[in-house]
Amino acid sequence: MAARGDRGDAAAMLDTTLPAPRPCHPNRDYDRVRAAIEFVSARRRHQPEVDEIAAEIGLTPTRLHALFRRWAGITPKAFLQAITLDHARALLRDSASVLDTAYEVGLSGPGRLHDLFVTHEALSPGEYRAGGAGLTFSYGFHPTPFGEAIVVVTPRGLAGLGWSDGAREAALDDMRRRWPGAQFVERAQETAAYARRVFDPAEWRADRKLRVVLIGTDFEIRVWERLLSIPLARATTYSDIARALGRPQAARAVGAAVGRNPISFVVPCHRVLGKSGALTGYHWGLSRKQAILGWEAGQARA
DNA sequence: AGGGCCCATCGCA
DNA sequence: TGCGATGGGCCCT
Repeated sequence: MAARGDRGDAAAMLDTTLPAPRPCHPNRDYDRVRAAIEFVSARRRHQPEVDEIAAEIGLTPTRLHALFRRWAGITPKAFLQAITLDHARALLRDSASVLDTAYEVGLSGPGRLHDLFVTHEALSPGEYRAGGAGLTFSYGFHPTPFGEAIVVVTPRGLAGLGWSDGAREAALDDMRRRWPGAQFVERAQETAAYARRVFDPAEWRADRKLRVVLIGTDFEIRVWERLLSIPLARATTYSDIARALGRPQAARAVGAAVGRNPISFVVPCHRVLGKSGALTGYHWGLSRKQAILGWEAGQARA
């Protein structure tokens, strides 16, 4: 599957065609953050100063500061530091045992403190065909801190989440392809609660778990369950997941399974890095992976 | 067939 | 040392 690259300027062009902006601009904040990330990534050698970045994206340093405090809860400097290779390596060091400990404790154990609490059920492709096909899936498009997203829910819980970036039809088609035979009905009122629940840390509560439905092959389900055991602001590697599953050689297959995860963000595929700490790939664009990791660094501090 | 990988090597500074 | 590039092996769909 072709990774969809970053399309900052496409999004910016679309922006100009949108109707009157609303008082709150979650997407505009994200676009600016992403522009900052891209600027920094493009000159990794040089490691630009905060002033330079502000100039590049057309803000004063003060407003850049305010933007990051509002959006991620931390200063621009802390944010930028949180997305460097050095930091990723430190993150992996600190998180070395998450897969072994957190998973045994259980998906709802103390390891999930301060994180999105999830309860899940799993369906194999066969089970889905037997009982799931013919279901009606509700979907809606909602703003998130990382751009507009499509949210797909079934009566049993959240089944899909992906970023649409203004290309709503493509996002919907992507979901339809995953569950052929299902009916899709737009019901944004129904999906809005999920979107709010997922992206507002104030709503992450152990006593009101988010119900999700994982539909995939045995191997995929096992990978996704492991992902759910990685706490906020922690990370692991493809090879560590393979090892934890008892298939030490299957790192590449793990990568493919991670990439097929239908519930982005909730099943935290962004918390999987290459063994070297490099970010490697992300279906929704590498800079979005960085943005999420930096944002999570801010949430973890709160 | 072909991946959101990993490891070993090699050739550069 | 620390990179970037390359080749071969690996395992799931």
